[in-house]
Amino acid sequence: MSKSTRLIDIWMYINRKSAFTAQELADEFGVSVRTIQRYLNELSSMGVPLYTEQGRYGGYRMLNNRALPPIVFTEEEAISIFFAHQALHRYESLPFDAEAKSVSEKLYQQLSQEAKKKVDQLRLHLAFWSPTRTISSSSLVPLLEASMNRSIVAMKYESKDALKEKRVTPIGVYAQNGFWYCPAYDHDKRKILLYRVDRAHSAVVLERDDEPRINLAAWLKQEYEEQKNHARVELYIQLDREGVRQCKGHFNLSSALVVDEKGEGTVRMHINREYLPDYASLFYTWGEHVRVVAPQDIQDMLLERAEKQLIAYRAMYQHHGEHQD
DNA sequence: GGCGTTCCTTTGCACCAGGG
DNA sequence: CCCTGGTGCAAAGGAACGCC
Repeated sequence: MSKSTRLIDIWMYINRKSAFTAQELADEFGVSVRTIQRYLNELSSMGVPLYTEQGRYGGYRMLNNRALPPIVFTEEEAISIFFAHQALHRYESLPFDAEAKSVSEKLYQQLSQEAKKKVDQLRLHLAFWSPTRTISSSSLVPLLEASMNRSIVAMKYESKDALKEKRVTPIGVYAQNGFWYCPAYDHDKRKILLYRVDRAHSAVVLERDDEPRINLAAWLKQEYEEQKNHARVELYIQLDREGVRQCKGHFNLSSALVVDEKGEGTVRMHINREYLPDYASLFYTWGEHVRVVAPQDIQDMLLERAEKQLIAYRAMYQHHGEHQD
């Protein structure tokens, strides 16, 4: 058996073991303790997270974060993983925060000189864009875990007007537009509602939920079908700084708000046709801070409103013929 | 608490075998 | 003949344990 295959065998063996002595390995692989010691030295210098404890009950230990035995990626594969991973960096919160950064770094370091150049080039011309968010979602991990274990969660949720206590069974979490969403079965309302993870101020896992629940993939598909069937209109607005400030406070628009470096923003999203008048009313109060590019229906409503308002103001405040200063 | 014992790793050295 | 990989042995030292 070649040395390298033996090293990998040992690597896989100790990956399963987590704690062992050199003697044990020597017996297992039929070589001397001295030789095992050298193997382990080599593995260790290759980056296998080993440490030793001397003395009684001592021996070798694997650190918690076990490394996988070597996986060979082609350079193309490595680059694709690298970029897929880059896309995640836009999210302030990930269920696997700390590790996320070291992965890209490791991959990048392992690439050959040419591949690094290629990545650098691609970086300049290829991006997975999603709006950068600075909201961190501390409830992300508990909600994700609860959805995997099918547990009921008590969460303090910030809804439109108040902080409410909710009992829900999360069915999963997904990211969209830089936000984390969690569809969950609401035990009071007895149906699945969509929650924004960053609005869950706390999430405490309670008992197991024995009811069978729809899974995330099925739910997303169902939602998608439903949305398609609704009469939806594209909304496209531009905002100045003040408009951006207003928009940030809006429960729905803010999720699609994109702010540029000048502090000005745009929102592009699909809305339900039936809500057009509501949006028109809202934008009316924002005045010149919002410019509606589409749909035209809203533009018309705004004009109509403004004209009516102007007429009303004239009637009320224009003092025909009376003296003014 | 001090001390010796036991069980473990670490390190160094001498030696052997096979391949280029 | 040298290099590499493997073995055996011995000395040193850390840590836990038991005993006084």
